[in-house]
Amino acid sequence: MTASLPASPAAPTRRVRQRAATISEIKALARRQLAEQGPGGLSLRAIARQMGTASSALYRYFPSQSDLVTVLCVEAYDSLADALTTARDAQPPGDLARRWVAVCQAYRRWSLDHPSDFALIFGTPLPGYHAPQEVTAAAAGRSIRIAADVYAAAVRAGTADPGRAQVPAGVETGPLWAALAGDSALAGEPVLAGIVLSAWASLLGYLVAEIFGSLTQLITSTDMLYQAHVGTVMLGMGFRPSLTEPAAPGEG
Amino acid sequence: MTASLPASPAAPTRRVRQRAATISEIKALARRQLAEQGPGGLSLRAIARQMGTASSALYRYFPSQSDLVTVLCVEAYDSLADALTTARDAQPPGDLARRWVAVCQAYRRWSLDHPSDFALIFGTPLPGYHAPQEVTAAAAGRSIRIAADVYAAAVRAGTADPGRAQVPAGVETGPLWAALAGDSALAGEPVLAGIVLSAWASLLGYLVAEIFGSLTQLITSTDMLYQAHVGTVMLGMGFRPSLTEPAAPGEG
DNA sequence: GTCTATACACCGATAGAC
DNA sequence: GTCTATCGGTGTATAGAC
Repeated sequence: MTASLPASPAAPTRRVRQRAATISEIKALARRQLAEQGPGGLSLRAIARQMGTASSALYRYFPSQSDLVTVLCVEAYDSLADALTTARDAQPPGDLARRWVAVCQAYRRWSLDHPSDFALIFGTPLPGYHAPQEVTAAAAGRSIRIAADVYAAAVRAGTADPGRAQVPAGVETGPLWAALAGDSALAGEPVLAGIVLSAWASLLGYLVAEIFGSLTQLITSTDMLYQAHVGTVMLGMGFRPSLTEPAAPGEG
Repeated sequence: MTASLPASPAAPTRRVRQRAATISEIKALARRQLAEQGPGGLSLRAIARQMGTASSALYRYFPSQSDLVTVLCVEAYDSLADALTTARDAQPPGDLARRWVAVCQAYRRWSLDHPSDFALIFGTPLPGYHAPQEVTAAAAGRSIRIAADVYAAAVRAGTADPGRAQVPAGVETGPLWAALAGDSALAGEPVLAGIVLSAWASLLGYLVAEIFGSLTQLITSTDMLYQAHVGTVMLGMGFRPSLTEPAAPGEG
């Protein structure tokens, strides 16, 4: 309450700016470690060593190693959501099928370009580490929300017909979907939730198989296969079949 | 070459039987640790403690912690393949659609019933651990081979039509697929490879989202959604549409 | 608030005696 | 094959200087 110093609440002090810089340095070094040493290669002591400080000094910035990882996870989720948004907005607002394809391709491109971030999100970065759901769920929800919005717009425009999708009638959404949808039109559309989540999981499975698994050893033309996979997913979502046909329609 | 002892090559000595028992005990304790402590909770010292021996004694049975994990991974893969085989054979040999559905459902049931094994296979069990591809690929291939055989039979029987699938014409298989297919008819069918692998990855994605992710917080009726997901996958594989319709066809 | 220094309890892995 | 002893590594906690 009583400010002994002429504190300026608007302009951050030099102190807090330096603190922010230190935090950024820690996160950058941590990311580099994860990228170079692989998941689990993160070491607070190694970070402190590179920074030239004592390891215990880091605990003034992150209460524990897990908290550092959680922050990295959230930033990775945000990075993914930003990539999806950029890809979506690069397509004309009216062509919803194109927008959906762009989002799907950005999903894969981001995953291939940021394998360590992908591992951070979908793998196990630490021994026994489980990201707190209340913080990561919101971050993960951003990406799903983007996908869901595009699909909902496609449905409204008649580009996709949920009635053609394989969707059960009595599907019910959980609390997280309500928080994700907010007061948008999605909140009252459990059928759309089922379709989008099923589709998103399908894409995730392909990426897991390609990045973690041995899909690349089984199929050499993975670009083509993903494109086909996206087409299959769109077919299952009720997109107009003419939009999902492969490059050479009548061939073979 | 020169056997100083009257070794009996046919009947295993008491020594080797005791060694096998010790190995089994180590593996069982390791599995229990993974199930209770979560991935990364595996500790050779803790195993030795429970066994009442020195930790260094374990190195006579497993050269390193990674080798132990690799063995557990292979056994998990085999367990999954066995479950798939059992489920497939429980259906009449002529009803290929039923057989495919049974395999898909067994895939999910095994994953839900053995979450720690699922995490062992598709997660990151150790800091920076990556299973050697030459050993796990063969084990993982068993499951994919089962799925591919069922689909190939469905295609031969006319139950599924690859021409209706979203499959690129020029897809090419890798060396692992050749090893997996052996001299079966699958070897010369890269299109079937693409369809099956895409479908299998799609199912995997659903399971990853359900077990690792927060799908259960987004959708409460996950059983129903998976059933629909399987239907979508089958539609994408070119199964006859009448086989993939949800329970209430004309409803909604 | 930020740093150093120290200590604790773990871990995987190795060497060598028995 | 099992033991003891040991090495180097880790995250974490605390005390205390500035």
